[in-house]
Amino acid sequence: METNNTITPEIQALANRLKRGTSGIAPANGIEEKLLKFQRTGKPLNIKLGLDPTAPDIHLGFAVVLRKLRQFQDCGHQVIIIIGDYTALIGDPSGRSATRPMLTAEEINQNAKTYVDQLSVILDRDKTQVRFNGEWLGELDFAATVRLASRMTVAQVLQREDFANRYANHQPIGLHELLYPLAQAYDSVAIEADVEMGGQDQTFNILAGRELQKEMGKDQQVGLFMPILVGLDGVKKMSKSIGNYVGIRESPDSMFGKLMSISDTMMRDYFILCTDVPEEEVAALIQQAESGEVNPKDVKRRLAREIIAIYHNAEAGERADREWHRIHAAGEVPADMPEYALKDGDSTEGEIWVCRLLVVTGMAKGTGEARRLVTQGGVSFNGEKVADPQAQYALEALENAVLKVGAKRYTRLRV
RNA sequence: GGGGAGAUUCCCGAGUGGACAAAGGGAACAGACUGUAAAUCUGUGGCGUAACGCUUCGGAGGUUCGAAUCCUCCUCUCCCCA
Repeated sequence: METNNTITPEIQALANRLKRGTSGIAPANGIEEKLLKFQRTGKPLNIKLGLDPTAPDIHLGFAVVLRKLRQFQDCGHQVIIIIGDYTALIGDPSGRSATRPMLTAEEINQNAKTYVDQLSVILDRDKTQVRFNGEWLGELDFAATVRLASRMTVAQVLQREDFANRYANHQPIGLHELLYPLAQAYDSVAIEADVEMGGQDQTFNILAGRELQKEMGKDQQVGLFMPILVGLDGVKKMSKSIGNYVGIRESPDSMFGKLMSISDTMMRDYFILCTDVPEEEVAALIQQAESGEVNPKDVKRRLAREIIAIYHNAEAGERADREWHRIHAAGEVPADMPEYALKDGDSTEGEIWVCRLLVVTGMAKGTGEARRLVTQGGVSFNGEKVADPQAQYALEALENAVLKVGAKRYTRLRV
């Protein structure tokens, strides 16, 4: 090994910081090597992240990857966001087999703009470049596409978990979907990516990028994988469509409430992936929670405050904590809650039926559900449990009244 | 191109003429217990002021007193062979 290729303690320390929370790196010593390359050439590394131009929704799960990118930027590197306007023609085959609606150019542009807007909450805009992959994919003619496709085998593509599962379960797989990893791999070739970031579920795509770069005589990128942040339900990947997410622009109170509802076993991952609390400290906190030395609830409060401090500020975290205790320990009603202004058609002869009230406020999907909620004792009106599903309320009694369903859903009424 | 299997409620999956708004499981929701955690237990299960009411079982027609179940055509998927 040449002298200027030696991994100094400084480089190792930096690499270790960049590796925090990652679930995999391909190849294992890739980060160190790329850092050496940077040292040698002085040229910032190209850190790639590919995005689907679907409606942006930045939540903690997505932020895991973005925060990692930010770390690279802070070390002087260049982030290249690739908006997959062309790959959107295919639609990432991950997840369901339902065909995705085609997006128009305007929609894609609009979404891209929104993305950049939201990304800048976490990323350093000056070190973020946004490219559309139609720029190069759009240039490929059929012959070039075929040549490209010849570099990968069906067996390789079928290794990918999504495909393998769908194949095993007799689910349809469109031929064009097989091209997705290839198209994404070509992005890496086109921008000469040094590192490609992605969730664990992008493993195949990212490795395909490495393969293709090698095939085409380019420097191979390093794949840096982040674990998939499990959503609030504790089972599935955090995503907006499932609804098990915490949006990075949510109010402190909302974030706090949601974070307090995660299971204890998820705390460690959330600490590591969503906060900057040092790893040793996280380990200590978790250990204390597990041994019963500290009430796990208090560790979770800390977690919630840490996260709120990132997206709002520390003070907001404290406030949310106090508010949460006021509501849950003291049983008081929250300061903020959705409001519903009654409309003309909602009442009859100055009175409104509870079940109807639940339906119009959106707290129950239908009368049947509303009836059930009341019968089961899940509904209270101004703090008093509603026992009778036939109960009627006079309009005058409704102004400013608080309707509560279940443990945590409130609506304030307006007449 | 030939042969076979299939499409059921949020998901998986039973159901082959009436007892089916449709088994069972999962998810979800509510209650109890808690720390708005986990686990456990109980309850709910389309809509509907609830009614022997209305609309559901890929789509459109048909047979029948009666269809998720039978017939015809259509759409989509999977498997095997070529």
